[in-house]
Amino acid sequence: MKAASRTFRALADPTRRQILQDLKGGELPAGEIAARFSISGPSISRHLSILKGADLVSERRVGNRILYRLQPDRIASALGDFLSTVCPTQFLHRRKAKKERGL
Amino acid sequence: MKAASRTFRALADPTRRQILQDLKGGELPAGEIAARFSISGPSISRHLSILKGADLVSERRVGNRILYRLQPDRIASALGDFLSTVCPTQFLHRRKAKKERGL
DNA sequence: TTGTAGTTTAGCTATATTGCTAAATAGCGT
DNA sequence: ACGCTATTTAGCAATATAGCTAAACTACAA
Repeated sequence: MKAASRTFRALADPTRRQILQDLKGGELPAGEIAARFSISGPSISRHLSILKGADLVSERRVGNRILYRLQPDRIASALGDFLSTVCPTQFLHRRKAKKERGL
Repeated sequence: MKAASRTFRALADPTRRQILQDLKGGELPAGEIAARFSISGPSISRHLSILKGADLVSERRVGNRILYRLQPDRIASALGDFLSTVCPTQFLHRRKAKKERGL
């Protein structure tokens, strides 16, 4: 599947967007994430794998647990790339644009 | 449904993203859009209604036809709003941020 | 009013998505 | 090796999505 589709499909689900919000505070183990929802652990696990597949989060194992971490740069660049192609006039990614012009 | 879900679900489909690209060149009638795809007219019509429901395009009738127009500000602000909440550090919407600080 | 072009709505099928529970896997302490 | 905790994988049911064709609707022109 195309990267943009993976990204937007991943972001299309409210539970997954909430997971991203929760990860703003720093990395969390899968179980702690699951505990914040009324959804079963396995279902959250699947949401996490979709977020990971879209490169919006990363995971690392620490002993028993698997810690998930937000990847804000990835999220920002994925959305920024799309914006830059579909509405370059309104393009928000000013830093990158300047960098590309050598500033 | 929540606005963010409508936005991201609308953007999750590759055909709909391509329609947005096609509308970069200016407004187009539904038939002209449909002609650019190997998908049936009714299917494109549905895609257009989803894009409209997400406020990513607007429509206006002109005689026989219905012209669709890209709404780049809406797209940019929808994605910008999400970015600003999920990864404020990487936030790209510098113009708005500056405006809010009175610059 | 009848016809025709442009577009949407209705109804159908196939596939994808999301939730669940049960079972499998991974690491760690005993 | 055994048991315990943390997490994922497998398999199933319900709903949503995207495609199609046929039918309906809208505006215009004869």
